[in-house]
Amino acid sequence: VYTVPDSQAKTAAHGVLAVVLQVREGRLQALLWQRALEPYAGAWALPGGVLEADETLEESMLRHLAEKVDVRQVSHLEQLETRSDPGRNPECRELATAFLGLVPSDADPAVPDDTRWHPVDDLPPLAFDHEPILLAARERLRGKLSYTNLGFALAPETFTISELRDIYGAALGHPVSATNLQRVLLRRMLLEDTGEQRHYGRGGGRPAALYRFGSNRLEITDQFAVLRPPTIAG
Amino acid sequence: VYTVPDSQAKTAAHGVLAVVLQVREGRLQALLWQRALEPYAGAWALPGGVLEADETLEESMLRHLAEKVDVRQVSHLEQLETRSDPGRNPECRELATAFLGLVPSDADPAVPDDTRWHPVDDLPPLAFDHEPILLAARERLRGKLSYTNLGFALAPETFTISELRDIYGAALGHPVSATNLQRVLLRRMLLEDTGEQRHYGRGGGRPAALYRFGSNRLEITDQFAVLRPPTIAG
DNA sequence: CCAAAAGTGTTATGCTTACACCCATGT
DNA sequence: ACATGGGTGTAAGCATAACACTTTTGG
Repeated sequence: VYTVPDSQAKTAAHGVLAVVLQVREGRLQALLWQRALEPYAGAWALPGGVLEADETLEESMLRHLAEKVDVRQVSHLEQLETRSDPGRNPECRELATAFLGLVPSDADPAVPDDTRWHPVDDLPPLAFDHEPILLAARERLRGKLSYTNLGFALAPETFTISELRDIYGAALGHPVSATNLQRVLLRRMLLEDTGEQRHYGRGGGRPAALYRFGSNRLEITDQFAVLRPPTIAG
Repeated sequence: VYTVPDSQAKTAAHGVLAVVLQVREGRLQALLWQRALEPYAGAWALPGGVLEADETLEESMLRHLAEKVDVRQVSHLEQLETRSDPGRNPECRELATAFLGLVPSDADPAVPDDTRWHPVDDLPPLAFDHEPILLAARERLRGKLSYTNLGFALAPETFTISELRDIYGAALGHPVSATNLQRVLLRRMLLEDTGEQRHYGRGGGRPAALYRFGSNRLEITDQFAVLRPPTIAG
């Protein structure tokens, strides 16, 4: 019924692709590089490459990403869908596992000449099946901003609530109230007050408290939206 | 920077694995088969097989599943993580893409001799990395029962609220109130009243209304738990 | 008439949004 | 003083959980 895979036959090349997102200039932007060769010459593509024999997908993704950006600036990396349509690459059969990578808004990594940041709501034509992958990554980010602490991966080490409000607003695609954002994140105990203060704009105004996220690893903070377990009687 | 994959080198076998879950005898159970050969002889494994050259992962998964159960009884199939640890299979390098498959509680598919249903909360020793995959699948199911209409995939075509309560309770792992389950699902307009009635147990009691799910495709019903867009003024 | 199961009415609670208002700083 | 942005107080809305109570059947 189950046979040991025959490593000669039936195998296909396996690639990795990263949807690297960052809030830059107040907009959610994705890292793309412009293809010089066919297929899809001139179109923009997600950074990625081929999986080697002795590495995991995650290791491979970080390795290929290192050619595009300083990997230390990638604050979060998680696996998305693996694409397998035999026709997705017209040249040869190739599977690709997509990842969501996030970069804090204060980072400005050096990128190669062919590589640029593009606002996600104003994308150029993309190669292969990269556009649905990119949009799915954005949906994943938007969902997780609501029920996890994933904001840490988009925010600088320390920040004011106003700055965080702008980051959440750009990522979610709708205005966010600083008042309510602060309440939600403080109630969930995701933010720590650093005790320091800083000014936001040029004009006057009360100086803002500087916060930081208590954890820099993904945590689910609102698991049971409904159908919670019964409260323990007491 | 990006090279066309060399189909000769660096490729690994690619497999698919299914975590097939069903509520049977009031418990959430998974379909497993017992390995006869090394490695992991005697241990239980998730059904699956090798990806062929001309099929997608989803097609391959359904094809391999057809050897174990009647595929028409699989009411939902979705992709989970792709596992890639080079040492996950001691015999050879093999990637595996895991799927979550769901079977309605009234189905009783014929299964091969080496294959059996096992309660998820009382698992035998599993081969390879199948145990974390299985447990992750259960977590995915539990999450999606709360914020999607995924109950349709575990429930029979028509059912009483009591039957649905038992199904949700088994899948979620905690008691569910029929009263509140009905309110939640009706408010979200996921259930349709068939107009028919049926008895539940042997004893007396008022006959229960028969419901059905309005849609048999996955829909997200409670997308924004928090940080919703502002209500349009009016 | 009574037990059993289904279903509805009602209340309490908690989280979120919305908005008014006070606070602290620069000019 | 006054403009500007930061932060808190407070009320309203909404979904859910909890539970009492009514309804409908079989024995």
